[in-house]
Amino acid sequence: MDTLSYFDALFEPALINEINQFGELKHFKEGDIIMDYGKYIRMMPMVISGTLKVLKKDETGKEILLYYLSSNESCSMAYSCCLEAKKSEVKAIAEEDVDLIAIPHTKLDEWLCKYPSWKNYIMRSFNLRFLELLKTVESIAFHKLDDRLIAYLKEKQRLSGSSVIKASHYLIADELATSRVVISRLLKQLENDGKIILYRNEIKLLNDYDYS
Amino acid sequence: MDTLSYFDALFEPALINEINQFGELKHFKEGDIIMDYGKYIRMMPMVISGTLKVLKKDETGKEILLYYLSSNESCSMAYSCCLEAKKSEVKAIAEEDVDLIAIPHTKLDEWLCKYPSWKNYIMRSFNLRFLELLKTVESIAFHKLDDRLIAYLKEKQRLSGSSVIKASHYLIADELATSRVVISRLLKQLENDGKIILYRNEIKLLNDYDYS
DNA sequence: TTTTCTATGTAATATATGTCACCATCCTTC
DNA sequence: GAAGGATGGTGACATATATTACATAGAAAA
Repeated sequence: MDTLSYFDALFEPALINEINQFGELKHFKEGDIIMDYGKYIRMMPMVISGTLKVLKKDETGKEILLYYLSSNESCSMAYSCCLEAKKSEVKAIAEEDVDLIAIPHTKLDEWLCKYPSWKNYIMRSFNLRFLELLKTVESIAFHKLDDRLIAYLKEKQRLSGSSVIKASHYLIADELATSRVVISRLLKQLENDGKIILYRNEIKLLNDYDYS
Repeated sequence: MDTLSYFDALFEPALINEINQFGELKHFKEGDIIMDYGKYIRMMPMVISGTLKVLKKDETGKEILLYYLSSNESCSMAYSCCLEAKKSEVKAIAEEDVDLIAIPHTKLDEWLCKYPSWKNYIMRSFNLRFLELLKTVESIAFHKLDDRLIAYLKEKQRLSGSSVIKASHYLIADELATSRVVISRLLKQLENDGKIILYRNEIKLLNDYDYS
């Protein structure tokens, strides 16, 4: 399977064979719901291409973006749920078209001991997810909305590779767990400050505000 | 080792022997710093008795409480750091006197394959830590300070087993990442509402506000 | 007791964010 | 082109939280 070439460097051939054999290749279109609140988790996704976003909601239905998963990343949170057949606390949506391999939880477990490279991969994945969650906590707890908004736009730029971000103010407000009016106001402020240019459903980041 | 009796039900005798042999029993007094920002992590703590709290700080030094670890819990976030000899992103402080067993990372790894019960324990621990972090995100992102304060007080009550909480307003403000004045104001409001009674360095939760 | 330090109470004020109302614009569909 | 839906702009106002300043009270130290 060509899409797996990245893993060649990571895993031994025998493991790659097993991944090909037991992993289920799945395709999702932009906007598809890959995992939803309350659903049982029976597999761990390894993203081959594209990007998906992971969200959490409160009782009232308000949602907040936790983090993105893109190529060659896995959601180990899903893994840790498999063992006890837990229901999902989060929702995953395809940010753009996504190819992923779903590894059944029985194999997850088996490979952990059979292939040291798998164990390392899983452990690094756990670590990355923790760090992402910590970054999210830091962002919400310590930063004002305008900073969070800039960070959000830059993250989108990084993931898409384009300085033109396609998103409505509604979408942004949802993912930052605030309201559209607030986001429109802050975006207009950023435009007045010369940091961005606003179009309908699009935001262009200006060059002098690249990553520092 | 008597303190380990809880683990008898969880682990096979051979593993308990290894824990006794290779784990290092450590004692910390209330307020001791168990892990600090930027220090290298080489072991995973298993808490035998007492409670420790895990904090994260921002650039300016402001801190926020992430979660507590108490008896029979482990910090798998530490584990996931061991593999790559990462520096800590968090700080851990003994909330009350703490006994813990420090498991060296070489053994962590070895036991994962050798003892299925260890693997299950570790995976459940990963899952619990994720859920705690999600709870923290939810609390900060979706709840007003007064709700977070009540939740904080109830968590302290649960951990200590006492409805009298020993804490200064300064401490609470730090752990909720706000200022003392704000906490004093909200606490006074809660007292006026008949939910708590305030004393110097102590807060008494009233019965009719037990867990619902 | 007097002094000093820590903890707490509270008013006044500033700022950030949330909410509501309403309008204008663009896009799609009929 | 008309109608309706989605998107975005903006003023007015409400509320939550942060900040500053100062007063008081209790505890500890001298």
